[in-house]
Amino acid sequence: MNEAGFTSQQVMRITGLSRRQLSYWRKTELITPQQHTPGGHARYTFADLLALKTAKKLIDAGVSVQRIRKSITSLINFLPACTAPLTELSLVATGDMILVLHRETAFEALTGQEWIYPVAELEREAAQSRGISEPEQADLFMDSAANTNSASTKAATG
Amino acid sequence: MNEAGFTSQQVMRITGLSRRQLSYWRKTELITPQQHTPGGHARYTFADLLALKTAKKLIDAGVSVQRIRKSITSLINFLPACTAPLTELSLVATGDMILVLHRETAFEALTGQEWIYPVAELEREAAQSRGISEPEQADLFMDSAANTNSASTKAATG
DNA sequence: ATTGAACAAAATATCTGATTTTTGTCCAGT
DNA sequence: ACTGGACAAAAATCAGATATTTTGTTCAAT
Repeated sequence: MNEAGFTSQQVMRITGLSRRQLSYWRKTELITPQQHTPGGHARYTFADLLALKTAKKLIDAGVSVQRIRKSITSLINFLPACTAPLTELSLVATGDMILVLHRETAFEALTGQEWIYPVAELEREAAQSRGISEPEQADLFMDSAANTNSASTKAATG
Repeated sequence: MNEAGFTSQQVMRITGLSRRQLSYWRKTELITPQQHTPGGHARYTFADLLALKTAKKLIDAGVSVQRIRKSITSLINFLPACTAPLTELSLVATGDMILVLHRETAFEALTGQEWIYPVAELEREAAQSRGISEPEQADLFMDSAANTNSASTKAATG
């Protein structure tokens, strides 16, 4: 039976990764099998499979192996409670980037920079402002802008 | 009154953009005022304000003006029904990229490449596979992998 | 008062060649 | 049958030089 885990051969078939890739990733410690046979042969666990399959999907999305490595490192930094980002996190990826969906927010795996939702806000603002006179509409946008207040705006426009 | 729209001065205060930026964007046709006074002075509409404010937010998120330009161009390509991406779409941005949330999917503004949600699927697969024997677990991952079937897998492992 | 033009500084992007990483293939050892 | 090692091809990254874009500032014109 498979109590000792999956062999490289099985992992190859299951994930679509090559023997060379598994070998290299083992050597460079990207994803290493958690168990081994007495003879020293690799035995991958189910958790290993999840990580490998995730890595494969990221690669298929155009993410380089180097980027995956760096992302894992920085994610373990950003989220100390997370020791296995590839199996624990919700990731979204395209060639240039890996995005992490974490609670209600999103952030970039490498830099940790948060992503913003500008238009979502704008749509709310716009909806609120329908049918309001323009000086008052303008007030709705005054959040991040300069140090002018409603009065001065009205004075300037009236 | 403001029936002719917002003046550049007002737009500056409201959006936090500089006169130079508005001027340059007008000249290079990034965002142009939809109206003008008889004397040739710019009068921005409320829709212009929305676009300008969105552009400002993207810039604050670290997106370069060039990237905004290219994104607008390609989005109009990808979504022919969309003529004003900055006011019509839900965008998510960080320095390197603009992501478009469109219906249930997400794609990158510049390339149109779709983003994948690998771990989300994996979590479902993993949840389904709890308590199932390993050869059968392995079958759950056979979607994108090679041309082996359940029988051969079982034969190889049993 | 507000605009446009001109010049220069700052910020971005592009290109190219060198370096590193990753993978395939073949061969030998267990 | 499976593994590791060696070599070369392919892919990705990096560093530096160049070009391009964007912005601030100043000044003249309406």
